[in-house]
Amino acid sequence: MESNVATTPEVLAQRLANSGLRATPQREIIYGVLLKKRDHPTADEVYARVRTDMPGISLATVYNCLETLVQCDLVRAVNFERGPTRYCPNLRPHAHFHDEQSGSTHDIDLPAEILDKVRSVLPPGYNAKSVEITFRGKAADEQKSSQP
Amino acid sequence: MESNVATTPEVLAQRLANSGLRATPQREIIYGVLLKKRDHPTADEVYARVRTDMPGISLATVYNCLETLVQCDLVRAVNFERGPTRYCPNLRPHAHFHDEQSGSTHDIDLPAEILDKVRSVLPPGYNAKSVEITFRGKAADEQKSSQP
DNA sequence: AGTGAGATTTAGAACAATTCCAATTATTGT
DNA sequence: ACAATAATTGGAATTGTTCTAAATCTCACT
Repeated sequence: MESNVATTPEVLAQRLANSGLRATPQREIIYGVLLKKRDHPTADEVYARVRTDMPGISLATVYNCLETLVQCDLVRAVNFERGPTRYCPNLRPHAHFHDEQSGSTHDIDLPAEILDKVRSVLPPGYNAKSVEITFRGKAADEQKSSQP
Repeated sequence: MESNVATTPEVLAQRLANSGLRATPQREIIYGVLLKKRDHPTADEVYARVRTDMPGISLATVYNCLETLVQCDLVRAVNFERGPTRYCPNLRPHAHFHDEQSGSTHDIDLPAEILDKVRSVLPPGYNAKSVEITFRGKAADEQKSSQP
């Protein structure tokens, strides 16, 4: 019953096919990159990572493929104010905590119970397809990276 | 005790002064525009509205003033995915409902109780300065505008 | 294996929103 | 009145993304 996550190229291919799309090396590598390091990279960052494996890929393709993965519901696009869009392969309902110090983003799982509570603030007639919750602040005890 | 909303130029001036800033005609008019029609206009839209009163104003100034008002906590900047930033003079805690059909945005008041519940999903160590909640979907019974 | 329709990728141009810059123009305190 | 500081301005520059048209690939069918 855990058909929500495509952890293998085969499952990815299946998911794409469901939407009438093809599995291509570019799409596979990009999806792989997102799964490998789940730090909510931007398109540019994905581009940089993908290029180590596939030096000839173009930035336009990275944008195209990311968009495709979002369309197939394999990836979520996340925006923080005016910054570049970030991409996230975590499909479970979750909020984002944006650490202003480090700029990093953490997934916070959202129990269905809380989601229901939040939806309950909507007056009748408001039909929400999606809810997005973003925290902004400081996460204590960040594993300090070695950059001075 | 309702010192949170500057409904008059004087109160605006006071709020600006608190941050060591001056009240200027541009700032007053822009803030007035936001109060007058609370439909979450973009900078461009604010620019257009302000120009009817002050034709010589520059777009750069509109951006500057909006940023200033945000800094003084008189206005909230709101972002929906990649769209232009929108501005909102409603300072009470509220979520936004973004109607995908009409593109319009509605404020949804957030009871403190709900906000607390939402904050409660944060693991210890996560210190959120702000929480943003955005709904996306279809609001029934939208007063249909006359565009065909 | 060959062919054609359609999907995909690509490089680069174009675009939208915003910020930056350096030069004026106001405003304030002395 | 005058210097110091703040604010505004037009235009150039930047950023992130989308568009475009051409090249390439893939698949189904012969």
